[in-house]
Amino acid sequence: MTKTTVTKDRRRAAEEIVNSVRLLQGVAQKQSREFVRQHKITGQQLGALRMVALSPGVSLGDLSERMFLHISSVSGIIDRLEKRGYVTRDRNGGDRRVVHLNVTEQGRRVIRRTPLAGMGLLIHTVHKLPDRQLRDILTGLKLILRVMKLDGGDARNG
Amino acid sequence: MTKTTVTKDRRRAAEEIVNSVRLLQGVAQKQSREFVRQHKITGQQLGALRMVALSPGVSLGDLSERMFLHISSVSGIIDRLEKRGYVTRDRNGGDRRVVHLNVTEQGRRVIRRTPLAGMGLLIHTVHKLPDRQLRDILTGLKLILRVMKLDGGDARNG
DNA sequence: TCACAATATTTTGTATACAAAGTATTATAT
DNA sequence: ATATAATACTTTGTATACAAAATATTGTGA
Repeated sequence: MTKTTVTKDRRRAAEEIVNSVRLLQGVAQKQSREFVRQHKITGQQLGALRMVALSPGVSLGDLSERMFLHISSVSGIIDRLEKRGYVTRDRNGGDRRVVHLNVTEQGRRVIRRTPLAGMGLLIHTVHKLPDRQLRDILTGLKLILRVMKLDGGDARNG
Repeated sequence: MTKTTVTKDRRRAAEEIVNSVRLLQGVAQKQSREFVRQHKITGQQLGALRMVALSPGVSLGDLSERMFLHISSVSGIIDRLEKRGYVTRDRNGGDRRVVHLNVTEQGRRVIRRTPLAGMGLLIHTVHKLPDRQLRDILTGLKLILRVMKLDGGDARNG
């Protein structure tokens, strides 16, 4: 095999990778929108609702850590859930700075009748894969992660 | 090896995958914010600016297709670039519905002095990987993609 | 106790993303 | 020629995400 051929293969592979990442983002977004249309609730809102259901009385700060999101983001998500009557905010614990979250009966109904979305769905899906595929995916992801971390700082040239 | 051990390995791998995806999102977002802090322009704005620079006079619709974004999203991004004096909108072509975009001298300066970000950076990075890693990443990505597409519709159970 | 630091949330401002509605312009059908 | 359809874009409304500033409450040191 000539050097030129190898170079071409590399280029093609690199382009496919970048394209796959784009596709991945696109697919995820499209499915998210479809989910919203069907179930009248967003994936993030449902994820928050489920987490509150699993930890009644959880604080906003704790919830934000579990969701890997900024507190102010979660505050907004809870706003919308509260407005729709799915969760309640209580400030009657010992520390009155803390907001305690709870799911209403209506919120519980939503959880019962709505399938998984986002990360929850990914976990569900991934669990069903055969070993060989699990390993391949994991290897690839870790490589991307390492590469992104290393190269995040700089990379001159336009 | 017992069946139990295999099951444990599978569970661990699945959890690692999901966690990696989360980390990937986190790393990408964190780097994006850091980039904005350092260069006073967002990755999307810079990406759009570069694309316009490569295709002077491009229409908004064409640009949105190349960026895999909705026209209204790109319209907003161009708004901000225009406000900062980096691009111009012209409606003086034959068809006056069409907006033609161009980069100003000031915009060109920004491109020159700002390193790659987002997808551009990813392409740059991926090109430098050894063959074996390219293949692993690609295999993993394609699997995830296929799985997500298939399982996107439904997946009952809370 | 009282000023001041620390903590937990909320609010405000910016950017992104999309859909749907609105506007302007061009093409088409009768 | 003129109503109507199609096209290109802008505007508006909703959701997400973060940072920074503001608010309220609790803890601490002197």
